[in-house]
Amino acid sequence: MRTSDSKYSKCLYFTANALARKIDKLAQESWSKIDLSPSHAYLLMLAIEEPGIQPTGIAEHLQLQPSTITRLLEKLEVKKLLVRTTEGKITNVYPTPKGKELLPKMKECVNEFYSRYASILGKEESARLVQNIGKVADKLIV
Amino acid sequence: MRTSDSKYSKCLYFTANALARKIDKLAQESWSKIDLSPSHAYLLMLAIEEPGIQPTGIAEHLQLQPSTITRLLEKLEVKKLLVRTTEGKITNVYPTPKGKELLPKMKECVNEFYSRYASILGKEESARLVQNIGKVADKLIV
DNA sequence: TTTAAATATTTGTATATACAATCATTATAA
DNA sequence: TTATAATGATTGTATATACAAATATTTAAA
Repeated sequence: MRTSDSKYSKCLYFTANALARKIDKLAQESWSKIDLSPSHAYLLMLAIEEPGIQPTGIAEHLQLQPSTITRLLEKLEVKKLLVRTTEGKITNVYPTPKGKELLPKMKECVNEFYSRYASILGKEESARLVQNIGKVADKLIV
Repeated sequence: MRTSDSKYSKCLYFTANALARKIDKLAQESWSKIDLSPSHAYLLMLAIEEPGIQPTGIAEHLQLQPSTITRLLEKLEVKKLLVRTTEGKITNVYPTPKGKELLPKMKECVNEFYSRYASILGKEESARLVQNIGKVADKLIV
């Protein structure tokens, strides 16, 4: 059944979640070649781009709760893709060489994901959609 | 940080998930007065509207996996809000009187949720958004 | 200077959801 | 008619995420 044929197609709760689940699936497929979930991969890319970034900063960029970031970091640290150093109350996150090595492959995954959804939705429409969704999300500061 | 200020504001994976999480939070608040999550509430409303509906049908309407529906049903059954009857391989789901009693309150929650996001996003914009998202989700049949 | 408040991170626990496997039943094909 | 495939639902297990509480540290106030 299509989302818009469901009894709840006019409910934002429903449609927004359905969309997110579908996109999530698409993303997971795109990232399956490296053994990381999209969230883990985005975190790692962020740490490569801004070495030393702190969990709080990561949480803001990824718009996830700090506790969630801790959990993501744990896994990436076990995989030896990044390290945390703690001084006082602040923690800095750095990619390891092994983590940095992964960057080209991760970029491939990003591109694959982008072209997948662009090929389904059209290039303009997907760009518009992303912008639109972002703007709406901004208003929903809770 | 606003969604559109994040480093990943141009990634659909990221924005769609951020939006869904924010809407989820709004919905949960709207539903907090009855002791049900939005998903549970929507399932119960569906069972009231279509008594005897089967898990597969519920899964289609809610666009969730059958196993997820089983889990939701378990909880609603424990709360005595609905019952399952099984004959052969098919299961029918019926609301209990206690479940039906909840309907007016659930409708209030729906309305509260709608007016919350309409007041934030504007009435037209939210309607347009819902439709837009639904259309996009349709294309992403995976 | 000592106390209180704020900040950064982590931990314990809970939730929603999914996938893969399983079980039971019904339908189909040989 | 029997063997095989398809269907409907459930179970076991795993994941991402969050909230609330705890811990540790730094800052501000008395």
